[in-house]
Amino acid sequence: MSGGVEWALHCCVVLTTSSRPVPAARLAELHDISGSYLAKQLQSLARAGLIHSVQGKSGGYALTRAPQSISVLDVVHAIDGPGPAFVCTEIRQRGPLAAPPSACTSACPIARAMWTAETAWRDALAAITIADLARDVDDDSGPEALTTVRAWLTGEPAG
Amino acid sequence: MSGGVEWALHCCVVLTTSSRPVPAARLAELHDISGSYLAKQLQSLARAGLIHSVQGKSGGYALTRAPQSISVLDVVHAIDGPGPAFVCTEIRQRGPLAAPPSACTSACPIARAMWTAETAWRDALAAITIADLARDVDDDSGPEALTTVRAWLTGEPAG
DNA sequence: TATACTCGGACAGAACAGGTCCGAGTATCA
DNA sequence: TGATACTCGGACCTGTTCTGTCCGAGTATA
Repeated sequence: MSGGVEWALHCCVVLTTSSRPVPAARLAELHDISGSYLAKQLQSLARAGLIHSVQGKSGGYALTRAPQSISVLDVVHAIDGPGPAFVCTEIRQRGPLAAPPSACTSACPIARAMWTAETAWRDALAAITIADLARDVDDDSGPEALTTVRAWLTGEPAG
Repeated sequence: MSGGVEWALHCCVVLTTSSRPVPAARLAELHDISGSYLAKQLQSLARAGLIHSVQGKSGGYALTRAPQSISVLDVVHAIDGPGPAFVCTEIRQRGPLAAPPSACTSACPIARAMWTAETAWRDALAAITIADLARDVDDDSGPEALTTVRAWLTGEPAG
């Protein structure tokens, strides 16, 4: 799994605190990560429609939808792509004992097993929203944590 | 996910048909895949203890345990490694608003969410055994399919 | 004892994630 | 109204992992 997923999820959570656009550079400074590379992840989120970009002097990124309507799966798909991790190359139809196409109307048992597991994985991720994550942060670190982040993102003078 | 997982699973399934060791080259020919590269995957399976190698003239690979006691998860772990796909880099402890270590006694909510999903994925794979896959192949293609494979693996003269 | 066949690890090439850079575009402010 | 400074967007380069190949070590066979 791409490491950018972690960055993207953290950014989505902190973006819930601000209704105004936040520049990518500020998000990168908050997390002490590469701003140039984070920009690429945010572009992926924008292409997926999860966040929208505002250009110009006071531009940046902001969530497009309400946090409770953005699932973790949405973010993972935006970064890593929506395709399944396991790809069946139909090797049962190759070699000297190749199965005839007439016997391959359904996916082979191995692919079915892998896809069943991936479905369970996706279902679990789809059941968790960005709002859930923000609430969990509150439960863990107290409400002042995200409040401090909000203040820092929107208006701190200088560090 | 590594493409070698598909090869390894197919090999485990066909190995259930033969109690005698099968050379890697024959397994590769059966599936029409690279023998040199398949050898590497089989070595991973051997290191994990799922199959054992027999050297010498009539050597090859054979399953170590009964097919019903080898789960799909065992094979995936042997090929792709047992580590989790999502790795938390604890970026909450970095940057100007870094959370103090005292507030990080438990994993961050994002890591918890990802690991919950991975657990669901692993549970699904652990619930399926190589014996289940072999039975599914019988259900799909009829019992003669694996019987033919067994004959081809053990004793065909030349092709 | 010679042999032929097997596995095992060491050695290149390709694809992808990670990381960086500069140009296009827009709201701001004089 | 126009210059400016700040933003995003995509093109470019690098490092690591995955894919693929090769030859040598070891053993059952005849």
